[in-house]
Amino acid sequence: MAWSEKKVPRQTVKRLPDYLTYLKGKADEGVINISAPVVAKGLNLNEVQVRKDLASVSQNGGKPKTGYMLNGLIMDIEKYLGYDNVKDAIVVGVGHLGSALMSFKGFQNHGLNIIAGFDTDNDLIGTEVNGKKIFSNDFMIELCKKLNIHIGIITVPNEYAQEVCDIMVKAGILAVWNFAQVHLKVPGNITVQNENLAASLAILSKSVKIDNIY
Amino acid sequence: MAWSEKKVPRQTVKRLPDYLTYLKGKADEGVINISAPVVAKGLNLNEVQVRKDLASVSQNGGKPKTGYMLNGLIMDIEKYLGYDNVKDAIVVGVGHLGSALMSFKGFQNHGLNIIAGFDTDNDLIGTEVNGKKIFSNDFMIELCKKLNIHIGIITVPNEYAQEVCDIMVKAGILAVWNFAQVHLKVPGNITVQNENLAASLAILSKSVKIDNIY
DNA sequence: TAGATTGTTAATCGATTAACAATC
DNA sequence: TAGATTGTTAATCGATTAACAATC
Repeated sequence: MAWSEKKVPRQTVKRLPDYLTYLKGKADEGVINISAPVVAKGLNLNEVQVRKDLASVSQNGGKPKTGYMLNGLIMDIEKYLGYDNVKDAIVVGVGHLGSALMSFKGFQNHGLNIIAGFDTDNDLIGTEVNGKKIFSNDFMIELCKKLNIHIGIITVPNEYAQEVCDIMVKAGILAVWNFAQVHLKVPGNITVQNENLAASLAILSKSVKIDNIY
Repeated sequence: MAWSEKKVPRQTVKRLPDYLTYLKGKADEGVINISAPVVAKGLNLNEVQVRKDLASVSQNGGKPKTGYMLNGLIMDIEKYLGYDNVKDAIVVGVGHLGSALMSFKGFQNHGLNIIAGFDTDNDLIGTEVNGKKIFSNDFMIELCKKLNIHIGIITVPNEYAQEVCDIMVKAGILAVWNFAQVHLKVPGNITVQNENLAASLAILSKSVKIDNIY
């Protein structure tokens, strides 16, 4: 095998974008080499954890005493996360949240390019958000197949989420980023990433309660 | 001790909103009793996990053969999560995401009431979003103290997040919901809940890559 | 009673942290 | 060489899942 990717734990994948942000900041400061202990301190993480995380994606590894070559490490992480290979995506449901996502500049740097929005509202269809056209849902399958789009973002009200998801599957979407409060049923080959704001809110709200009582 | 709350694991807290949504749906269908195995099947979870989760927040427990009283269970979860006791919050940074959050109807049912927005943009100050006034950041400390607000939501660009957070701390905020890609430094008694979209995106993007190659 | 479901104790799993030998 | 840092193996921790006795 020419190049075998090590098995990278899910939790590590989640931390990689943070490393990337931190490391890029350091690169801007002109730093050349960086060690796991320094990164750990900067991000408030355990040193061994950082060492393992970086080792799991770094192609050349680090050198004792000096650490990693900063630029190489940044490239390795970007490559691992696929940021070098920006993927097209669509947003379905152009309400407040949907148009916020369509307007967000940061996604390009994270390998995601939202190219269009979809909605059922005739007042929205034909308009643009952040220079991106809004189409009727009826056009979803045709457009996704033509442009080979495999990422779908769901920002419709909960009650329409499953129905939209079903259309996405028919359109050839492989990964669904779901902002609705619904457990989507999908075929086995499709990935669903739920953005569970209610779960975050539960923890947040809980922490205030505890802090207030004790 | 009159009423001692069992220790509830963090992961359980995260699932509670899902249970609540599911159970309320069942209540609307007129169901009276519900068992852990049924909930597990409905939400695609492990049966034992559901039983433990429910046991950890239910005051009266369930009965073998019949399960839990649906209404009692719903009330127990709502009470545990503090949904019966809606807390006021502010949003700082009224861009696309900030105004999306201010416009979102669902938060009220999750114990959160956003009462105002803050921004530094003079064009925004004095206007309203979803009937909620936008104030200058300069007014944050005064308003939070006067109205006893302890939850702050940060939706400003990354480079301003720490500075906004510092003001929140001075204003008496105890829990920060942070949508910026920044590790906020806060005193020990303050909770920060990071909404890490980049982390979700990393996992999502990874899944597409894998699905495409193999 | 028989059977489904509860609550709990034990086993497994994955991730984090600690310990340590190898090395620049 | 001495010391910092790497990569890896072992120990710990928390959460999930399995096993099982109690009970309606």
